[in-house]
Amino acid sequence: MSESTLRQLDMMKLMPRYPSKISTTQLKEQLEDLGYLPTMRMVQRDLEMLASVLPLICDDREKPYGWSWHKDALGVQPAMDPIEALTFSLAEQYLEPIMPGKSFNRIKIFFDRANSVLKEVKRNQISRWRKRVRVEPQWQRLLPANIDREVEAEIYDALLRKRQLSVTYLNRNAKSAKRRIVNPLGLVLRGSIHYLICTMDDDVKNPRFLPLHRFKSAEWSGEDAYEPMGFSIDKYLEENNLGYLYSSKAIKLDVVFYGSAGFHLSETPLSKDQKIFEDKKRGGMRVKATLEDTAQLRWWLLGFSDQVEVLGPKALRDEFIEVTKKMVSIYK
Amino acid sequence: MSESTLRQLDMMKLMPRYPSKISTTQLKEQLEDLGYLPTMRMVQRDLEMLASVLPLICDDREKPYGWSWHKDALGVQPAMDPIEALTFSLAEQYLEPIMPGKSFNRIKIFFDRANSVLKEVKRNQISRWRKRVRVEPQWQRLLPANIDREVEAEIYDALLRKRQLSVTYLNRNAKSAKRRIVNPLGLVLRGSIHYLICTMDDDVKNPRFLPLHRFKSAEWSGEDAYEPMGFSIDKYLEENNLGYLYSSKAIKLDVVFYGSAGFHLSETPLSKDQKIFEDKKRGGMRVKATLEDTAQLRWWLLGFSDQVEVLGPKALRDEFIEVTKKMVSIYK
DNA sequence: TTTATAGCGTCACATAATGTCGCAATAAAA
DNA sequence: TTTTATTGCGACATTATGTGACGCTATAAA
Repeated sequence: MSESTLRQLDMMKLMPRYPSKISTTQLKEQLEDLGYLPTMRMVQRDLEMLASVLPLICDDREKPYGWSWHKDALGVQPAMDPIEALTFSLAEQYLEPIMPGKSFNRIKIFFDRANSVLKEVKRNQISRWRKRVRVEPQWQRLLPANIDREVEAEIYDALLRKRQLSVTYLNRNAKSAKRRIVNPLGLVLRGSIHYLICTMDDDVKNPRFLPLHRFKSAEWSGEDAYEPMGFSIDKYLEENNLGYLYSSKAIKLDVVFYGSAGFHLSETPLSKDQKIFEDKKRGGMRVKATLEDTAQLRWWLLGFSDQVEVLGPKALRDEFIEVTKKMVSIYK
Repeated sequence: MSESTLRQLDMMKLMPRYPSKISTTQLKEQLEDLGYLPTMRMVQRDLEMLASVLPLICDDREKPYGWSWHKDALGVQPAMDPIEALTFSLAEQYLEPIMPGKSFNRIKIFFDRANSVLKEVKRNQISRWRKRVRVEPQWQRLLPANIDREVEAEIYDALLRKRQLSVTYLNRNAKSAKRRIVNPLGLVLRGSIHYLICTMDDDVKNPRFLPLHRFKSAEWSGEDAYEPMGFSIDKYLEENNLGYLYSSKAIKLDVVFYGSAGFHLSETPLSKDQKIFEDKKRGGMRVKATLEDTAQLRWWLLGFSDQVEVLGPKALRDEFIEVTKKMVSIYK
């Protein structure tokens, strides 16, 4: 079957998105790997043709030319039906408040396509939909920190390739950024803050965690990253209270909800083994479940304030007794 | 330029994803709208050709045949570089715990592509990345309720087109689902629970909210949806305590954080006008900000337990005084 | 049953894709 | 700087293949 069409499809797949680019020669070689036998002239002709109908960029400032998809291009995709588009639009609403801005921008184009599909549906239908659907974020919204996109990419890349970085880092309370050598070890994303776990040139034994938005520049130092023997990110998170896991041992939670507070648990349970029954003695809804011992759990339980009582495990109950006492004392 | 290639590209764009489908004749008509003059035979030949290189499905159980992209097909997209793929992989980690399962599945394929790109990078690099990056969910994770995918699609569609639905709904505590007529008015997504706001045949004046996963079937009744005069979803949410907004009036929050609890606010502020300063009298970090009066705010503040004191507004302080007293009394 | 529609095989024809060559422009090497 | 290699691009003869027309068959609709 028509070899030209086939070859052009493969060219579309091989082409990266701006700012990456691929030269005519590279393209020819890669096509040869795929079993084609194109001449340079053919490749040039194909590119020209594709560029006339697709958003392709040709960097002709120097030869060989560098070809790429436009930065917002999505290629050729299946037609999206309104329901699918709505789902995307929802996902966007979920993701937007919690994902750091710069990263979110990178995948925003996929949601933009959904939105453009929705625009084509009768306009009043869509405005109707927007008026009628609400996504309720569950967490207090905080304004995102400003992370430099290039720096972020460089750090991701360094982490992926185990590269040492030469960075300029703005210390807390410092006026100007300072040049440092860092060995990236891990990345933790807590809500809108991203922390890089790394060792620095002044102390390569003890890793620290630094917010990504404090890095003002980053580039490969040319060296491989140094790594302390037996480093484990989970262990580090636990030791530094960075993660939300209190202990790796699961706990058997036992609580009573008063009023209608915990009712939704019957529909979206805490765990697979969750059990619910009426606690007549206490006049509430008793819930038992086995789950991880995390900070989120405490946060979640505290949020119910006087509508929940922790019965077990004992350690957690003691914790709550202690904490509530302290809370009252604050307001005296 | 080669009309055939061009036409085939447009065909790819016109083709929907399974389970939608498009007939050869429809395709011919739509191509004509785009300015082509293809014969039926041409369209058939093109489809055959495309199907030989792309994941296209042909439903040939009846004529005219119904063509569609495979349900997991992504079309032809720009090559993804590892950084982009990593961003997608992160977005997936963010979205997965909070988005209801069935909806999430629909956009999962986009993330799958990212993952397959990552697989092609040297395997140890990726396992390295996975070992080194953690996304910490901020909310207690609940198991998602099981929503029927077809029912969900039908309800979305009804909401979009203002259609009345004939449904079978499983009442709380009921054994078997009951047939009802509902007029969809709105949708609220609270974490892993989706509520349909609607009026039912027995009372078309007072809307109720029903969890989506309780609907066992749904189909268009043939009628348009009835809507109470002057219905507003925000007003309804407020009146029924379904939304998290307590009052539409913004409040001037004034709190003190003790210890290091609120430090991250200096980097990811609560609002644009947020002010932070040391409160020497109280020995903590004082934060003032103007923000919406929501349930999340309370939940968030309660989570800090004894590490935060609410100073203002007075109403909120009183609320906290009251609540902490009750909490203590529970554990006596 | 009839009638209309869609799918598919075949073939001649003309269009469009291909290989080759030469020249100009630029980048890399000497 | 000059020389050499590489890349881009126009032109043209040569095929290859995409195209329209026709007819037959299978299935759906009347």
